[in-house]
Amino acid sequence: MTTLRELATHLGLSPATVSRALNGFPEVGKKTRIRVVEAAKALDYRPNTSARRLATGKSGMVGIIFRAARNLLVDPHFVEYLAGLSMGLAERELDLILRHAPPGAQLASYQRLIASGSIDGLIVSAPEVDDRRIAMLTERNFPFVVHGQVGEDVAYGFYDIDNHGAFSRATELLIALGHRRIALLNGSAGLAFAVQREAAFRTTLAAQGIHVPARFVSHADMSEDAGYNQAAKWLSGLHGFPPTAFLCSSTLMAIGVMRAAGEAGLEIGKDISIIAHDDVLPHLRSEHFSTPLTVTRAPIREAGLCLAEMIHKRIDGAAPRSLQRTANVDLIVRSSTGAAPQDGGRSW
Amino acid sequence: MTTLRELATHLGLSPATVSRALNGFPEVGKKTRIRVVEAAKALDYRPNTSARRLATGKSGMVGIIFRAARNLLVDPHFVEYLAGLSMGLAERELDLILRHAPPGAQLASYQRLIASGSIDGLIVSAPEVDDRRIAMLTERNFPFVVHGQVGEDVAYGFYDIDNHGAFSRATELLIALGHRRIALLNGSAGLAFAVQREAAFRTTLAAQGIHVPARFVSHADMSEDAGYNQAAKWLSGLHGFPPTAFLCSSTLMAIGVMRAAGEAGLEIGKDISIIAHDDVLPHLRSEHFSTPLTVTRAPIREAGLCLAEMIHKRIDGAAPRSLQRTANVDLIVRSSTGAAPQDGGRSW
DNA sequence: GGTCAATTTCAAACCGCTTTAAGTTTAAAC
DNA sequence: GTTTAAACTTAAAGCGGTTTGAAATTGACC
Repeated sequence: MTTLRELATHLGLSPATVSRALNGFPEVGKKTRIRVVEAAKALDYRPNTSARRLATGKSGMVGIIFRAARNLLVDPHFVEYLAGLSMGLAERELDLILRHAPPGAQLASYQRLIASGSIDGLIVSAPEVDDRRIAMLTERNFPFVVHGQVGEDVAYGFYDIDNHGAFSRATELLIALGHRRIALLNGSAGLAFAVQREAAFRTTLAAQGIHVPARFVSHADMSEDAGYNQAAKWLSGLHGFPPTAFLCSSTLMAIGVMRAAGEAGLEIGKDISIIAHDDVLPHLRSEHFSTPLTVTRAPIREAGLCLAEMIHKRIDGAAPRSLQRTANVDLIVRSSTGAAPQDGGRSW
Repeated sequence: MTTLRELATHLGLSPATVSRALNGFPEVGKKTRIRVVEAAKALDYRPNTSARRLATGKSGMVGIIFRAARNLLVDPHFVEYLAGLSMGLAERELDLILRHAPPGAQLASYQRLIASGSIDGLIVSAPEVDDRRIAMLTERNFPFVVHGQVGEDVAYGFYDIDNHGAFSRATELLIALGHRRIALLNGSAGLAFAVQREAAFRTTLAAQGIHVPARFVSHADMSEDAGYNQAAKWLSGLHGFPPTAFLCSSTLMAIGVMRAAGEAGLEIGKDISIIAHDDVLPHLRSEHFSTPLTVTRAPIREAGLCLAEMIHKRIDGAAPRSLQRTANVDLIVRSSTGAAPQDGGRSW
């Protein structure tokens, strides 16, 4: 562990000069700089981050809070998102510090993390409609960016996909195929993206004069189980005519719907249609499902990469409003969607 | 941002006393301690981690390197593992710092992370048979624990599941069901766990006098795609009689095998049998597959929780050899396994 | 009351780096 | 040969904690 002081003594220079030389300050002569840089390399000198941090007030670290209950499932999308994030940060010589906090202790965790002075910025994920974390961070004027857009005109940086466009187009496709009883399997109520998706869904149907019964919109965590349970309930027909088309907030839910449909003896793409939003989980490709799935598609890894860039700029003082991006979503039609059954599916 | 000095002034004490009081040193009077602790709470004082770190040499952070190539898939098990790890660390007031490094730059990344002085310990994942990271860390005497056992008698802490027991029992089950042409879809060659599993597989078959053709052991990343491709190749029969049973290193691979079997018109649990190792991905439950899957089961989240405890003890000076654990694996029989077809499956 | 030890508190040094303000050289200009 | 600006270099003061060694206080005991 070579220290700056040792290096300076070794070179016959003062620590100040060495520090300047290594950090690219202009006041250092060219020959001196070269000499210093080479000696540093030769002695394998690495500045101690804690010391630098203490002196500069910058930590070179970005925080993210891992929200999960001890016995609850972790969103598998998170790892892809994290992959993007950590790659993007690594490119910028930033480190990610990942701290776990149970759902109940979120706000306190954010505050502790900030107060400990170990991070320069925060990534906020899965915002809710009136997100207290965002309110708190805004008030403290602590640098942060959000994965998800919460309102129309917000004062902070964010990355989001075009949820409205995606779900409008998906709904339009189903309508065009003749479907009239369309159900939405949405994410948990209160999450910003779920609200956006539901609004797009309702608006599009309303524009065509199609009524949406309340029971055709469900909220749940985005798991295979939740998809199965909800679809099985609908398909049982116990609560009225089942939907002929299912719009799922995630491919995982779609897998559950497919399982329920299979058990009900229904053919996907013929008896019923399914569209899901595909965040692109590379190990679970919607084009390879037993019936290839029609999806709205936007790789979640991109979100991580983009947010990494944004938080970097934000820490460097960029105006939050210059760091806002809404990404396009592709609609990819495969065989899980087809014309609505002739009899409206009432014969099952 | 209250500092220690401010707090001390506020209390009319010296920083030294306040520091001692908060850190539980015995030289501080009881009333003084209470007074200090309460004032700290009132002023919402949090010691600056960088400063503490610089003074103590301890950072309160544990590092993990996220190995992923830009365009490669990320192992979905990683998020579950990470969940366990970050929960376990949070309980012990440790933070996790997650740094990305491409496969080619692993060793250098580990070295940089250590040299920067920002972590007290490291978690090493997915060890290979002769792992250079382990060699390097051992040589530097830097605290670390490994997810996976590399040899019989090693000098560092590790957590692993009983790969040998799991794959022996799974193989035995298939033999007992009458299968003789059994294939192993293993993880990538060179990974310690893959070596263990293959050894168990071969030993068990050899003990029964069953020969394993080389083509019945494949190595690949553990994805649905890889499972599908390999199974499709075998089932095509172009390279000899196909296996009647498949032993998969992961449920993801099993999904691929099931897809290939479906396309070949084979009934799972009757025409062919499948067993997979299930690390328990909560969003993808093997009991809910179209044919419920027979599995060897060990939640990977446990690994994270246990390793968190181990690295904590290791940093506190525990002897590495006292931190070694091999966890039991359950064999859960469901309907994807059945008696080998009467004709040995030669009729397809 | 004086002594001695135990208890409690403090001043100051230190961790390793950055940065300000000031000092010293060097080169150019007069 | 000064004068002056430009180019380098440095000493020293932080950053916010911890810790050592010494001093001040307290109380028990003779």
